[in-house]
Amino acid sequence: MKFATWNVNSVRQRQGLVTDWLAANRPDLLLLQEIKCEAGQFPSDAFREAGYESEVVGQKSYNGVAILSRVPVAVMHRHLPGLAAPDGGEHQARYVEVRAEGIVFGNLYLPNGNSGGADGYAAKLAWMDALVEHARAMLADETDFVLAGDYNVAPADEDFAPGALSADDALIRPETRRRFRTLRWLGLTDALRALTPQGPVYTFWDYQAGCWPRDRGLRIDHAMLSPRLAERLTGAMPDRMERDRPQPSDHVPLVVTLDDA
DNA sequence: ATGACCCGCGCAGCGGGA
Repeated sequence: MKFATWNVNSVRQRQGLVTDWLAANRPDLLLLQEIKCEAGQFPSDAFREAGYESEVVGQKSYNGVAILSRVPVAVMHRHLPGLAAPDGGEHQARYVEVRAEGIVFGNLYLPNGNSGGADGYAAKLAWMDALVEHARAMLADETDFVLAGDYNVAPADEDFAPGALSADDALIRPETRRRFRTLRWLGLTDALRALTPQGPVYTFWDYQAGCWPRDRGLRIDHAMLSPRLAERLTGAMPDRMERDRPQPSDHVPLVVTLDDA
């Protein structure tokens, strides 16, 4: 089976790129982040014509996640379990989880953590803590699961181009990286790093300052696999060609393939 | 020397992205 995760930076701006990519790659599931619209504005009909049903968790203007699938899915969660909503407010649209083909797919868009001052960064860490607890619970249940999406974490120094981030950036602060390591210590496998153990394998290039032509990128989109799924891992690679398309997202799809169970 | 974008919202310019 094949799945991909892709921060599309507005699904309405990128609808044609997404349908083209689906036609060319035919993943079983595509996990989208930063759709930047409410569920009612999501182009479900266009994706259905391409052979994909949509599960959408949207909000106005910001954030938003969706799972496109050409296999049957059952929705498990529409927000991250264990994470409280802001006082008197709605959850931000950053998590949706389905079960398909005997696997739980958690699609996540982690807070960046660089805006909102100390509170903004604390919210990122709280989000990561809840993600760790959710992973722990699924491991205890012996669930086969994937936690994939835009983590907004560059786990190691080789995961960002020299000079692309300052030392106090929320994407690389020690507290951020410590929580990402906890996911690994629990027993999850970073699919891309498992198959490409060393060197840059970026998934994001800023629109500014010629970052793409200079290959000044970041590796911040990840697919973390539970132990039995890691044993089935056969492929994991960012689709760099997508960054050369007209009006691309600043992220490219990360494509993962698993052997049949 | 050192490149300054892109999105939604809504019609100017700002907050957010990373």
